[in-house]
Order: sequence, then C-alpha cells, then structure tokens
Amino acid sequence: MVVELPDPNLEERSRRIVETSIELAERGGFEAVRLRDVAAHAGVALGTLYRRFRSKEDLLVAALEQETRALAQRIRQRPPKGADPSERVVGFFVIATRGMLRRPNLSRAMLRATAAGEPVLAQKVEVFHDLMLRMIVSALRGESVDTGAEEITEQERLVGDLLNRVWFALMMSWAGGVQSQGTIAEQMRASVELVLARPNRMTIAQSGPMEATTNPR
Amino acid sequence: MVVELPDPNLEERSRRIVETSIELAERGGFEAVRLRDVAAHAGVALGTLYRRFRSKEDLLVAALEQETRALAQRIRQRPPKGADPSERVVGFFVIATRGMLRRPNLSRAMLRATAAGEPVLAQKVEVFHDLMLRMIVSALRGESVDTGAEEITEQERLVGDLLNRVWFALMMSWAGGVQSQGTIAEQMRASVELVLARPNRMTIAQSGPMEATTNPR
DNA sequence: CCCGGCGCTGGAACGTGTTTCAAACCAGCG
DNA sequence: CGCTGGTTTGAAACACGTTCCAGCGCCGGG
Repeated sequence: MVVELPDPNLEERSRRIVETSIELAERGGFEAVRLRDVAAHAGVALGTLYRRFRSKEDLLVAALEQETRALAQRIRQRPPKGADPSERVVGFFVIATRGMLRRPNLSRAMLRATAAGEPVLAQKVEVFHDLMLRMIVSALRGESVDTGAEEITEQERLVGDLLNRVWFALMMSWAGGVQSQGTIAEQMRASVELVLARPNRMTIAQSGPMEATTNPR
Repeated sequence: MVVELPDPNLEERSRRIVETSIELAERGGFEAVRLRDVAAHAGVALGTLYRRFRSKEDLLVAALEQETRALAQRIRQRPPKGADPSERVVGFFVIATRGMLRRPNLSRAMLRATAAGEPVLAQKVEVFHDLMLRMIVSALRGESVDTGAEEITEQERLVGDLLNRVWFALMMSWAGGVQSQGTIAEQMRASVELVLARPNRMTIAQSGPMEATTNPR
C-alpha cells in the first residue's frame, strides 16, 4: 500500500481529520471538538472538512466506526474465551465496555453523535450496530469474526440484536454518569443469561433450524 | 407584565414554556425549537427560560417526562389487555410506540435530547426510564400502574430493565429513519417472547396473580 | 412612605456549527 | 504553454444556543 505522498488527498486527509477529532474528543469531549480546531490541526480548511463530513456528528460517527473496527481487530486477535456461548458473549461485552470506558470523553462524544437523528447519519450508525452484531454472533458461536459473516441465523440475529440494543442503551445511560463499569458488566451478564442461558429447548424453538452446536447446555 | 395570573407564575410559566416547546418540536423537530421563539411564544424573556431550564436539551427532556406521564395516565385508564404477561407487555409497547410515532418530529427531538450526556440531565432521563419501567412491570403483572410501585422483584426489574432498554434503543434507531412501525412492533414482540415466553417456572412465574395457564404457544 | 431584594424583561454580546464565495491551485490535455 | 474542470483555501457571514447586564416592577419589612 502506498500510503505516503502519491495521493494524500482522497483518503489521507479524511483520516487525519478523524484522527484529530478523536484526539480532541479524548481530551475534552464533544464540545472540545471545535471544527475550526479540527481543521487547523489536521491542516485543512474548514471547507474541506465540510466537503468530507456533513456535520460534527458525522465526523464523530466516523470516529465511532473506526474505533469499532479497531475493536473488531482486537477481538479477532484475542477472542473472548469461554466454554459456552454466554461466557463468551459476556466476555465480549466486557472487552467492548472496557474499551469504551478507557476513553470516557471520546466515548461520550461518539455516543452523543449517534443520536442526531438525521437519516444519512443514522445509516452510518447502522454500520456500527452491524459491526457489533457480527462480533456478538461470532462470540455466540465461538468462531472468529468474519468467518461466514453472511449467514446469520434468524435465531442468532434475534438474540444478537437484542443484546446489541441492551448494551447500547446501557452505554447511553453510562454516558450520563448513571452506570458504573461494575453495574454495566453485571447487567450485561444478567441479560445474556436471561436470554440464552437455560431456556434452551423451547424458548424459541419454533424456527427449528437452530444450530445443533450453537446451543450447548 | 400582562400575566393574568398573579401567583401561579412559578409553575405556570414553566408549564407554558414546555408546552410551547412541544408545539414547536411537533411542527419542525429539534432545530425548530429555537429558544428565542419558545421564549417569545411562551411570553417570557430568554433569561427566564434559562432560569428554569439549563439548556435546550433540558427543556426537551422535561417535555419527554411530561409526555411519558401522559402515557402513564392513558395506560392507567386503558391498560393493555391480554391473558398472559407477554401479550400484555407487547400490548404496552405497541401503545407506547404508537404514541411516539404519532408525533415523529417531537419524539425524535426528545430522544435526541436524552443523549446530551450531561450528568444533571441524565438524572432526569433516568426519571423517564423509571416511569417506563413501572409501566412495563405493571403490564407484566397485569396490575394497574402505581399499585405497589415499590416492591419490584429482582426478576421483574431484570426483565423490565432489559425490555426497557431494548425498546429505547429501538426508538433511537427508529428516530434515524431505519425502523418502521411494523418492524418495531415485530422486534419488540420477538424480544418479549424471547425473554419471558415460556421459561415460566422461574423467569416470572412467581408474580402469579394471573392465569396459571400462562403457557400459550 | 420609603427601602431593599428579587425575579423578570429587553437587548446586546459571545462562541461555535454551518454556509458561502472568490481566488489560488493542480492535474491532465490539446 | 495555456486552457479547463475540479478541489482547496482563507475569510467572511449567518444562525442559534448561551451568557450577561442594566433597568424595572413588585412585595414585604422598617
């Protein structure tokens, strides 16, 4: 990959802009990401920034996506271990949560950005949810992320979406200062167990094609 | 000033401010709630508005609380009917969702406001979540809202919180235009059934005041 | 009756997200 | 070399959330 001077415009500029936003957000949160500063720091004009990102929120959602991809990378290299699905899924959420809480200001800023409500943006937010879902499902299965990302069972999607949403809402309320790391982990564990711990055989048995291997215990 | 009512200013003013915000939001969403306009329409000065509400988000969260109390009122009068808990809970969410979708602009604005991330605000958002939880639990039980709001079982809290979060996250993504009314209902139904469909023996069987035959499909 | 505090008012002022525009720049092409 | 279409720049302008302040009316206490 030639990532130096050949054509620094297309990708490189955007990358630097996002990178700068992350730094600023990390330091001072949402308000600290002043677009003039971002532009200056990234060495571009304000207009250029706006050519690539429709709004401040757009920028931060881009950051969110990038960070999530980084998380996926980490997960790929060191997947949550555990004998049964719940353990692995809980493990995954613990990792994800820790990742968020490591840079609270940044995380809060990114979360806030997801709530803008503008359709185009929401689509990008959906990408984030998708990435999360993939990781959740892979933890459920005990496989590596990406392997067979396509064929997600109806069941898997149901459970995965549910947990995904629960975690997201939990993060949202953490962002306000309500939840602590401990509470979050605890609540996720409870949710996971509630959803797939014991009631294996029938809770949702109607769809039938349930992976024989996916549901131990 | 020409304020017909001499005394009830304290409350009355706030009420009018919130009322105005709701109208404006209903019409044009978050951006349409221009605080200068709100103040003007409500017949107060900008300073007064800021004396009562710390920020635009604060204002909209107040609106959210009010609307949620109104929902609680409606639920109290016409509680979701159904033989077993899932039916009732699903029924409740259908009502709640319909209430939100009836005024999309307003709902989007209020939802967005919940994401501000400022601690003081987050506390008020928590009140909203609390109200929702109460309604969910009462639907679970088949009792009226408010009766014995205090003693919520560990189990009830677990399930209730979970569904509450799922619904909230669902609303958030609806706000971006991703989910349609149908999808929302469908997903809530699936979640509810996943969480309390049949593991009767333990999940919630203890609350008992309803049909012993809690086991449809 | 006057005093002093207090909340309200009107309006100005500030900061920052967003928009706009003309001029400079740049790469390919005749 | 100069033209041409696109992009970037720098800077100004605008809108709106938020803050500040000086003056005013009201009210309860001297």
